[in-house]
Amino acid sequence: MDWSIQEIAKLAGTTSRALRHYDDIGLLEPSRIGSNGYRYYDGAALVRLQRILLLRELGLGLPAIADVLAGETAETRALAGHLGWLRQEQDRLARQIASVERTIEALEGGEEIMAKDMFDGFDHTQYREEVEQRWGPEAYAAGDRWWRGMRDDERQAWKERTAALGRDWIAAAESGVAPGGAEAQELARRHVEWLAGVPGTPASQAGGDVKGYVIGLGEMYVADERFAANYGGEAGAAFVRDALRVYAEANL
Amino acid sequence: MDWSIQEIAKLAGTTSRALRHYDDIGLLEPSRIGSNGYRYYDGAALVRLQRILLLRELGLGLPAIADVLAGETAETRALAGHLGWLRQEQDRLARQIASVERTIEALEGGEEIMAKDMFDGFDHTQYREEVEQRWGPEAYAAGDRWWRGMRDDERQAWKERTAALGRDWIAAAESGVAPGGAEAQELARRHVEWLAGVPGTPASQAGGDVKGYVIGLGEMYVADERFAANYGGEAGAAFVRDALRVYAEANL
DNA sequence: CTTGACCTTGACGTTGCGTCAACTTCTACA
DNA sequence: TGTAGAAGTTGACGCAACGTCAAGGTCAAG
Repeated sequence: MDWSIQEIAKLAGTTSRALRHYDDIGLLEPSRIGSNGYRYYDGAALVRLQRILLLRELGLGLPAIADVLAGETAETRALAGHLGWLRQEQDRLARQIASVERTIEALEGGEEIMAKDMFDGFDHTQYREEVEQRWGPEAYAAGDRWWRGMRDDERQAWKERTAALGRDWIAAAESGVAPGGAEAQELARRHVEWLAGVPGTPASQAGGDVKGYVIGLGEMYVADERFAANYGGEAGAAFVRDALRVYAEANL
Repeated sequence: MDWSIQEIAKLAGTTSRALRHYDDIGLLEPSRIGSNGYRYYDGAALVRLQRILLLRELGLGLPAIADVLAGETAETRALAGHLGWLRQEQDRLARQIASVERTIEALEGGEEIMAKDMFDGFDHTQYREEVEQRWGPEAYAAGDRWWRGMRDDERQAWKERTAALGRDWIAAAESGVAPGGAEAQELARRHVEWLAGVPGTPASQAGGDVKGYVIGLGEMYVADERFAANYGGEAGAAFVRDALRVYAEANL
């Protein structure tokens, strides 16, 4: 007693296309193939198909399902491993949701998220590539968790400290002092100190190329107008860049 | 002042490949293309790129991002819509996690999940295609939520009721009474009544083709040995099928 | 002039099928 | 028995967002 492809598809709650796919990848072959080329399935195939569909509904990939059905992997271990992945995904989603909510809130509050807010708390996404490349993905992830994991008041304090630093830079730049002068160099020191508070930056870790990082950062401030805006525009950013370079060359 | 593709990629924290992709799909074109074919980007492009990356990090798809940047869609609305999707995903994941956990638990408890447990509480996945086709996806989703949303004691009660029905069927089949006889017909009535307790089945809704459903169900019991096992094997299942058919023809 | 770094345009791979397209086979009815 | 319509077959493209070669031009430095 066997069924046609459509029949077994309905019995099991899937489609004939999926069954052909399973045949193609060798996950489930028909029990019999007619001389006309038609696929026919028997009870054993139905049972196997239902196990496949059950595991798939739990979110397992087809290769993983193949392993389980081949007996190469115990069901519990496959599922346990899968569970870890699911939990990670859930975590990621939760953080993403929080992030979107914060963004919407900010937008509704009239904040210019694309310019100012991106700088609030230091835009770590900015350096993701660089950070991951130099210190591994964990470093970036750590920084990300750090910022997202802060309480509102902590974030507020951080923002104020950041803003104060920005104000002082602008004042210095406008006062006409030299980037290499004592006042600017003190600001540069504070800037690096401030950077040290950001996990994921070399300044916060031992053994990193802090010097190159700080110099590159200065260039960024000039190159990116959104960053530049925090230092009073391009001229101010150039001042910061120069001061940081002098400081880095001399002290890092 | 502009940057090469690698430079801007590093500045913004992405890859040159992604930038070429964005160019290909028209999301972000270089501000200038050299006579050698090289792509060059200026400050405006950098800002646009960073907005793209920000939105992408929030999980938006590239087409959606294109809409936002084209001003065709307000940011808040795009994000709000996206938020809904994220929450749905989170929900789905949560249910899947619970499901996987239950399955692992069952496996560790030594239960033969693939045979017996699938029948516990009626395997609604079995009829997903059919259910969705006839009553829409909501019906299936409702049934799914129903089972997953039950408390343990509720599930237990349901299992016992199900088991009792199975025992009675087996006893009747073995006693040698006729499928069309009063005893078997009373069991059939109970069976349909029991079915009515399962959301998503036609028996639980008004206006469905209950008759065809019940008859088809009987066939299923015979065809699928796992179902058959609940009725004492193939012979028992055949008895159930015959009794259900007679009952359905006469009363539904 | 050579070497190496960087650029270009294809084009395939990824995940699990949905969805035509073009054609053959089976089933049922006049 | 001719034929329509349902169902079967094998390709092959599409999707999301790039990663990853491959093969070959361009540029800056020694």
